[in-house]
Order: sequence, then structure tokens, then C-alpha cells
Amino acid sequence: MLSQTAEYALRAVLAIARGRGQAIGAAALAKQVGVPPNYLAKTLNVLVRNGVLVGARGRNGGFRLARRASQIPLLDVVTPFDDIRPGRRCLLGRPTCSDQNPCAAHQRWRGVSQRIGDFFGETTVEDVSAGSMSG
Amino acid sequence: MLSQTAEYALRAVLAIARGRGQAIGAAALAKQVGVPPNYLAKTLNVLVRNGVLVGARGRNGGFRLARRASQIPLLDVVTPFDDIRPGRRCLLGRPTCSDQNPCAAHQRWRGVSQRIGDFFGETTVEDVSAGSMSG
DNA sequence: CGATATCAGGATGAGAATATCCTATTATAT
DNA sequence: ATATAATAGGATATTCTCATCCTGATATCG
Repeated sequence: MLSQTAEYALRAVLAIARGRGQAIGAAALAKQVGVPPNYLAKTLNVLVRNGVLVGARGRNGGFRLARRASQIPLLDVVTPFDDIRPGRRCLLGRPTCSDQNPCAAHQRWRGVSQRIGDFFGETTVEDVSAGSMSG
Repeated sequence: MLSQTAEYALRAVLAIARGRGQAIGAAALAKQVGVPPNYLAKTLNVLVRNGVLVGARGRNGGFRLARRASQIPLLDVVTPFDDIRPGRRCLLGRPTCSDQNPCAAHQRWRGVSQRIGDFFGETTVEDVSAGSMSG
């Protein structure tokens, strides 16, 4: 469903959210969510550039959420890595696919696609970070 | 959503279904659905080995559906290329994710995931091949 | 100040997915 | 029979994602 990188980003952001405002270093985060440390560092950096996280350098540095968890839809976490806009989710891979310009599967796929879009747009980091530690 | 290869497979199978029993050669098919000819040939070959298509060699050869279009769920077309079983669709990429062993996002993602699974399992090639030529 | 911990980010490598090429096999038409 | 048209499928090339490595910038602690 999501690229490896987007999954890493999600896991990391959820872990940060569980820290309740406490900054967490990339290395600790990597160990906690089980992803390659160096790669995660780059991924977190992208999230900083996209306004999802803020990164603090130097001793006692680390990453925090840029906004309250309730203000960050999962879409914001995922979008820098995967383009999941509705038009780009055509089942048959057409560059654009809409009600006006539908592919053969559009009519039937539409409802499902909508559900996916709604999920990422409406579910916030808070909604899912409240859950279990794992993942 | 799907890999490039799975998309190609879907497009090709839908085009074959529109041929109403008439065998279509890989080259003609490739031109019709707009995919690299040699690559499509390999992809079609996989579908033959998986019992979705039958390939006829020699002059006037080509590909036909192995069953009636109404008997081929999209899942069968896609599965040889993408593993989209529910357990493998964990948002956070855990190897297994279920009601018994859920990830943080499981509860909320579950409904959407189910819809996706139902779509591929229940929608048949006939359901979507009836639609437009394009795609 | 100086040592150290940490993010920022460019350069490079490994592997998978995608794409191309070529040869073998098989059926049909003449 | 022979030529030809088509699938079958191995070998190879290309591209992109994922991952590692290294250096620079910056903040904190003593």
C-alpha cells in the first residue's frame, strides 16, 4: 500500500507522538521502531522540510512534532514520499483518471479509492498514536 | 496501489476480455494498451502459467481468457505480481497484522483494508471490461 | 573555550523492479 | 515439407528504491 519509506515515516512519527512533546533522537527512534538508523535520519529530515517535524541540533537535540498530533493527518506524513492523491490512484495507472475522464475500472474502484483518501485525510497522528506501542 | 507490472496485466486482460473469445497477439495487445511489447509478453506468459490466460503458439496464435470473464476476479490477475492478501496490507508494514496481533493503526485501517480486499475478490474481469475502451 | 552529541545533507553502493534483446519451440498456411 | 508467425523463456541492461557512509553545521555541557 505504502512505500517502505512512507511506512518508516509513519512509524517514526507515531513513536514521536507517544513521547508527549519530549524530543527524541534519530538513533533512539530507529532502534525503537526497528528501521535502519541512517536511512531514518534522512527520512526524518524530509519530514522536517515538509513541516511535519522540527529537528533540534546539538546535545539533547532530537525531533518533535511541528504541530499537535491532532492537527497532523496521516496524509501529511505520507505525502512527501508517496503521491496518493485520488487522481494518482487509478487502478490501471493512467496519468489522470476522474469522473470526467474515467478508465474502465473507474466506476467500481471509485468508492474504494474514496475511502482510502478519506482515511489518510481524516485520520490524525493522535488517532493512531494512542494505540499500542508496537508497530 | 498496484505495481506497474500488475497494472499492465490488468489492462491486457481487460483488452483480451473485450475481444470476446478472439485470440489476440502480444504485439497487437501491447500497442492497444500502451505497454512495452517485450515486457508485456513476459507478463502474459506469467498469467498463462497462473491459469488466467491460455496462450496459443504458431500462426493465428495469441492469448485468450482461460475462463469466462465473469469467473475471473481481478484478484487472480493481480496476485501473481502483487501480494495483496489482507495480512500483507498492514499500514505500518509489519510482517503480520491481525485482530489478534494488531499494529497501532489496525483498528482504524481495518475497514478500508477490508474494502480493498473485497473489491479485488468480488469484482470480475467482466464487471470492468464492459466499460470504456481506454485504459 | 573545547569536547561532544546531535541534526543536515551530499556521495555512493546494493538490490529489486522494470525494460530490452535474442533464441528456442510450436502451430499454421501454402 | 517449408516458410512464417506467434508464444516461451533465458540473459542482459536500465532505472529506481532502499540503504550505507561520510563530512559539515550547530547546540549543549563542563
